[in-house]
Amino acid sequence: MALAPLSRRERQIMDILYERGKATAADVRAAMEDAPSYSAVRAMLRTLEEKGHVHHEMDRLKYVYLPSLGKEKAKRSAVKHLLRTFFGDSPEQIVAALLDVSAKKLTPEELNRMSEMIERAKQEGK
Amino acid sequence: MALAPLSRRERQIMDILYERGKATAADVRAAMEDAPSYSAVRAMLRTLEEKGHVHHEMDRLKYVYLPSLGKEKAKRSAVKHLLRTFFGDSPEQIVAALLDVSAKKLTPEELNRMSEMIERAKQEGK
DNA sequence: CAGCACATGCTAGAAAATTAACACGTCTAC
DNA sequence: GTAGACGTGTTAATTTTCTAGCATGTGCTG
Repeated sequence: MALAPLSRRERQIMDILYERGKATAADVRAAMEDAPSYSAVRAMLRTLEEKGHVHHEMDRLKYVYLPSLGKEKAKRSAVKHLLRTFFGDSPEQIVAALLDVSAKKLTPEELNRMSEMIERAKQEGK
Repeated sequence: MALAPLSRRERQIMDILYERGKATAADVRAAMEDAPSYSAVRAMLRTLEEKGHVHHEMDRLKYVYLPSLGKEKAKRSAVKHLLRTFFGDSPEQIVAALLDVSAKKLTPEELNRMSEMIERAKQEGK
């Protein structure tokens, strides 16, 4: 069923995998601030695989790991969680926070595209 | 400084505290799906306090716990993390996911307010 | 005041996560 | 073909997390 509760390191690794899409054990380790031993990373990837959170493909002799829950689902789930935990299920407030955090970096074009998305949602809702 | 890495239960508890603003050990326990013993919850709250993530106030004889990192900061940090992990730092994509997740529940008024926020950001950016 | 309902402080164990270390296999370049 | 670099599998040990249980203190009620 749903995602079993992940441990601290496991989450850290999953985040990296979602961010990159796929990675080898060495990649994962390199992406960690406070990386443990290479051996430890491999062991955790194997654990995650047993639990079904990731799976791996062969690239020559190497393993390349990737999240097994589709990124789309994971995204949606993460957004829902954020909504509930910090924003009282109010999408407006997330948008506000979003603009607050990254307004400076946004180009008018990006802002326009956002507006359009909202417009479209309005139309569809009618 | 970022937030020290929390364990599974600790995060669970922090999420509840952020969601409610404040809560007693019993409240926290009640809010957990897979609640452990009352005693366990108290112990974890004490640990969290030692680590500085929460603090408590007295309400008569009871302890009421609250997150010590301001909700605003925590929000921003959570949004940033979500952006980076799942959306390649693209706010547009979050908005898309947001609409996808909760478009049905949004009233035209809410959508309008979102548009306005974006408009305002556009003006300010100019 | 005796007893019950709750709350806290503390301690000790069990369970799970995290880590390192060793053994072996494959490829590549001398 | 043999040494070195790089991969993997597996195991065992340490550390952290998670949990329960008991001792104690306060307020309320009959």
